[in-house]
Amino acid sequence: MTPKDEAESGDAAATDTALDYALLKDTCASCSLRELCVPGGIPKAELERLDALVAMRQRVTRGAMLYREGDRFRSLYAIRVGSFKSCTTREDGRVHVSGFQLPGELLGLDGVAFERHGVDAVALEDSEVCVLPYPDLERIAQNFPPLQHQLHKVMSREIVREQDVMMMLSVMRAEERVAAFLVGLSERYLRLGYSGTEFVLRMTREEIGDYLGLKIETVSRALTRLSEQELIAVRGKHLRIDNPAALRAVLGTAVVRRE
Amino acid sequence: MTPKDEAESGDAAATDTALDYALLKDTCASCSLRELCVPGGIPKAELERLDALVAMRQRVTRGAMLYREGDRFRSLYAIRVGSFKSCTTREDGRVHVSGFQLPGELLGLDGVAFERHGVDAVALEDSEVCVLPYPDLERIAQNFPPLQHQLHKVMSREIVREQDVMMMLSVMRAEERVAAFLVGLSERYLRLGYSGTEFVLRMTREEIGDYLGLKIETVSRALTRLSEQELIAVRGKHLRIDNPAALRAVLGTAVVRRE
DNA sequence: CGTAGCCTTGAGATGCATCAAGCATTGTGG
DNA sequence: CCACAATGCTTGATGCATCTCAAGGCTACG
Repeated sequence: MTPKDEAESGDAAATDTALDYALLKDTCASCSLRELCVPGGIPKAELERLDALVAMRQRVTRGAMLYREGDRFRSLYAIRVGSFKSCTTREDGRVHVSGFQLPGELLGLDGVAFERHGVDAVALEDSEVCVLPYPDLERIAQNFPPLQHQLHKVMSREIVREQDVMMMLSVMRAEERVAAFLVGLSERYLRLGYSGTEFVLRMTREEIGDYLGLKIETVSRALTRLSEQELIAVRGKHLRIDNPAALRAVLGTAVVRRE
Repeated sequence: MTPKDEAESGDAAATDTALDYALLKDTCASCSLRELCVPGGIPKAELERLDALVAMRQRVTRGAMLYREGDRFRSLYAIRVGSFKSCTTREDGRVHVSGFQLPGELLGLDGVAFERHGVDAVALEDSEVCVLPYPDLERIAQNFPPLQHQLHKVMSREIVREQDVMMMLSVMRAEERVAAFLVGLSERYLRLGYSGTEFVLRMTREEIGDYLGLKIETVSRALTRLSEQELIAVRGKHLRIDNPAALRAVLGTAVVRRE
């Protein structure tokens, strides 16, 4: 269920942070995530330009931060392996998770606006990202319209995704939110080539709650109720969707547009 | 309090829709909203390129839609005069307002992703927008790095704004949400050169509720409570902020990053 | 002046949060 | 390899914030 880990050799010199740099080079053209990532829709032959950009891989161990809220923005990050949450902590301690990111998805788009990251990016498991220095990306996009266009699409998709989340937070009740969350995850795993009906939740119930605007107990109860209705089966972090159609129907007729 | 309406002559032929096209030409360079809009940060002398793009103005009467969810995406729209809400209606009747837009702000960024608009754009009052045909915009940006960069910033800012809204929906209680909403509006009016402490709400209580994820009665009660605490004074749609610092303090120490 | 839409206020219902306890799973050190 | 601690998860009882339902008042506009 997890055809992860591609060949990896150098561990580079261990830094004293939890971040570990790998300078080895693979090409976007050869990447299995190509179609989902920034290069989506760009002819394979043209990808060398993009490859020139992706100078570096970076590993992030579970629980470590790729960047923090307020950090100077330098790069976007494409997830190769693993998963992340994007979150902010308010001074009163309340936490909000603005999204979970899976392989092929992009981190850091919010940083372009003010040249600072607006959220923390925390690895949910040992992960690896491609580093895309932003000034270089803009420069290359300048001379390469398809990349330009693709970049706009990726940003716009993030806007649409967030609109869907706002709608969810604004109009759905607890059980609907949890169902929407699971349906969304399912679609994304499917797109990645994994099973869409059986997968492992990389995040805790509490993180799900911080994403959905619910308390951990409420998330737990919603999962229990969905199980009782036999729409899903949960055992710890392992989740199986037994009745996809009915699960989707829980959302009312509403959306979960995509992403 | 409303230095609106610039010179306007031709009304063009009235269409049978509520939309009214004005082909008259003003320049971005001469527009008082310049700094807030797409051209922000672009030297005045260079604006001719952008002017070449803005081929058309369009009027939208109060209550009319500039575009609908599902419409084919062709253009972005910069608001010149008036205000809009962006919203979706679920089949079960529940409505979500994803944002309110004021002069100088951009409508339609969500359409880039899938070449369809994801929401309805409804004029809250008689309004006028600049039409920016998207393919042209991309083409010009291609050859004009500052515009390119500015466009990215505008999109990223929208992402950040939506993150702030999600946070609000997810962690704030009713009174905090309403306070955050008012603080946000205040800042935006201020930036437009209007008073930040006294303004007219262009939207109904219900629309505010659909934006904040609250019922109309709850919005009303929150406003009443904020009045009782003498942070604001409300009379119908007219609103005055009497104690900006205290109003901001209602949000906890949290954010309202900007818009 | 009258009507329609919008807003406010009250009373009662409900869904989620909170508080509290116990169980399960994971990881660690003996 | 086992025991135990720590963390995460579930479940129950209770309280509170917001929703729902209902009525009446205000404002704008024809």
